[in-house]
Amino acid sequence: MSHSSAPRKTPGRPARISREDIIGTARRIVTEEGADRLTMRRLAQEVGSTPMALYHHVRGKEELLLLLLNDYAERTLHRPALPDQPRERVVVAAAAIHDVLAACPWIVEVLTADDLMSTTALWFVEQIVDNLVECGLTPERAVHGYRAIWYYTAGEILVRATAARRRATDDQPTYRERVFADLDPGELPRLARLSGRWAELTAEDTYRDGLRALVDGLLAS
Amino acid sequence: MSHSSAPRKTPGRPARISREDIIGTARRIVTEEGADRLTMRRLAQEVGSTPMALYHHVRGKEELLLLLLNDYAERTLHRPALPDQPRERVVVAAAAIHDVLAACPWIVEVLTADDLMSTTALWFVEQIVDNLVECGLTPERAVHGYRAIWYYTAGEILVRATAARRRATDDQPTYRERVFADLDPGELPRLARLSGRWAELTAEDTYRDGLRALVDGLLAS
DNA sequence: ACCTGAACACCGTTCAAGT
DNA sequence: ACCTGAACACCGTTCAAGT
Repeated sequence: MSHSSAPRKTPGRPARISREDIIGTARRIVTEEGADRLTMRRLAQEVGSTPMALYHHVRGKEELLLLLLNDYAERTLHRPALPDQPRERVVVAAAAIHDVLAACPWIVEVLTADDLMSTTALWFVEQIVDNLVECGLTPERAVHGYRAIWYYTAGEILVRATAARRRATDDQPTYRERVFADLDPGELPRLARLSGRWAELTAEDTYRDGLRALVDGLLAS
Repeated sequence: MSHSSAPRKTPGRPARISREDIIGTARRIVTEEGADRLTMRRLAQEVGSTPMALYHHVRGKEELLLLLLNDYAERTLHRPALPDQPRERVVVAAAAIHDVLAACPWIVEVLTADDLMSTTALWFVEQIVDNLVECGLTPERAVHGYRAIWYYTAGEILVRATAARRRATDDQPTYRERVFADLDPGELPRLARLSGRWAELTAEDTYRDGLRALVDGLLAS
């Protein structure tokens, strides 16, 4: 199959563009202008070829985005020094994945693609699962615990990223702001009282607090 | 402005289509065929009009999707009887939102739009925040707690929904399956040992377990 | 084996004009 | 006030043919 990344032994025509070219320029477009600007046509133009030439090196746009994510993970996801305490190891491993993914806004489109991203990230998954077991969970509960951590992490990134995008795009106040502006204090007293500080409170980065709470809860039960 | 939903006093030409018509047919398309089949052109055709007529009743596609979500929430999100224990109230309120959103797969496209969905859902948010305070958290920590619960909930729905979509679309084994098939037991022993049961374990619905763990952890700290 | 041209079957949205 | 026609500026992907 022509999709293999192994170098050909030139039995046919020499290739003008490579998979690496494609991923490289795709990475440039995506980091400079965002994921929505990455189109097969645009990419072909930038790489100095035609849209159809791309389909000879990549199965389609979806595979391209997955390759891009793997490439990004390999490039930026480095193994941190882990603390001694197993519980802290879980927190540090999860936070490492989180921070790397949160730093690249274009990830959103691909993030939910699969429940884990690349071979590079598996080491982190191993640490999380293994140390949850170390803390006393059964392997089954450890996997479920990892899933919960991943849901929390992915959700944080996705919700924050699209909220940020909305803020950048829109000029007008958000839907939330309009709704919070006229809350009925009789019906929803707690929210009415907090409405003035809601934006400020939700802008705070409390990922690690929530993560710690979740890990604590997983280990307590 | 022409976008108001208040009935006009017929000062001009009588309207052939209404906002309700539009939302109604949009709902039908989306529930019958999925969110990706909902296009302005298709919707116009189905409603017996032209694409441009829609823009007289709705600001654009994004607003349409938001209206659709509000409509869905009002229709299906009913207030449950809450238990006595404040901690259990938080769990029940969060799970109620979760179950309603998880039941409609087209939600994914809109879900991350804002951090809360509609006026209807605010009652649930109120319950969560209020009962977290009842359990001893400061209002600030209660809001952060609500956010953590929302991240976990949104993440669960998004990740599961796209995983399900992938399973439906793709014929081939997923990327995860291919990676898990040849894990190095030397490097990643825990995952290698679990690889055979991974699919089965992650298919289990453990939303409520994770939610309980998170709430416990939030209240313990 | 690798690449191209032309085409298919679409998108969301704007503008100027009609009734 | 409400609606239409035509157009703008795009998409991802397939097919048949070229070198």
